[in-house]
Amino acid sequence: MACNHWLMKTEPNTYSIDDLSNAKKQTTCWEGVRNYQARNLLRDEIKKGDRVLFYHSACKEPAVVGLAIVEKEGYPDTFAFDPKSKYYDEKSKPDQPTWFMVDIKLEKKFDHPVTLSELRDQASLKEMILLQKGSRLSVQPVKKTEFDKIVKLAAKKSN
DNA sequence: GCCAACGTTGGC
DNA sequence: GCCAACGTTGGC
Repeated sequence: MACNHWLMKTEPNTYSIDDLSNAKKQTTCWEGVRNYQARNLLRDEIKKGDRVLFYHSACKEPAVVGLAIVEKEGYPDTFAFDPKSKYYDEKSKPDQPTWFMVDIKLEKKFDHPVTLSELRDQASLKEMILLQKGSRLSVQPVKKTEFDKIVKLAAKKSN
């Protein structure tokens, strides 16, 4: 089965692509998603081997900064069980977890990130969820054509 | 820092 | 079930 494509947002102040690059095995769990629509994707849709656009949000220059691959499919977000975690949710129980996460592994950090404004310049990317007004979904599906286009834009900038 | 848009909460 | 109030996201 063909892999699917996703975009995951992170605030670089909290967790950046350099953090992922420096992580053990360049792999991390993607904890802390507390939105039901995104949860459903993490729990049900995102599969091992799927490809991910790694996006920096709420920063000086919002951009797709690299690529990652799903290493481990949806499993309970254990941070929700830890009262000391900022992601603690008393309503989520280990025997019936509310929140889920996946593990992702760095595939490539772009030499030249593809900025939000560059994405907006592309007619072929007009339908991306990321670019829709008011869209704030932190884990979102991306079409293969969109994914490939963005990879191509990043490669082009390296020339 | 501002503020529009969105999601959640909770009173009724 | 409605909807106002509130908290959060995230571009600018």
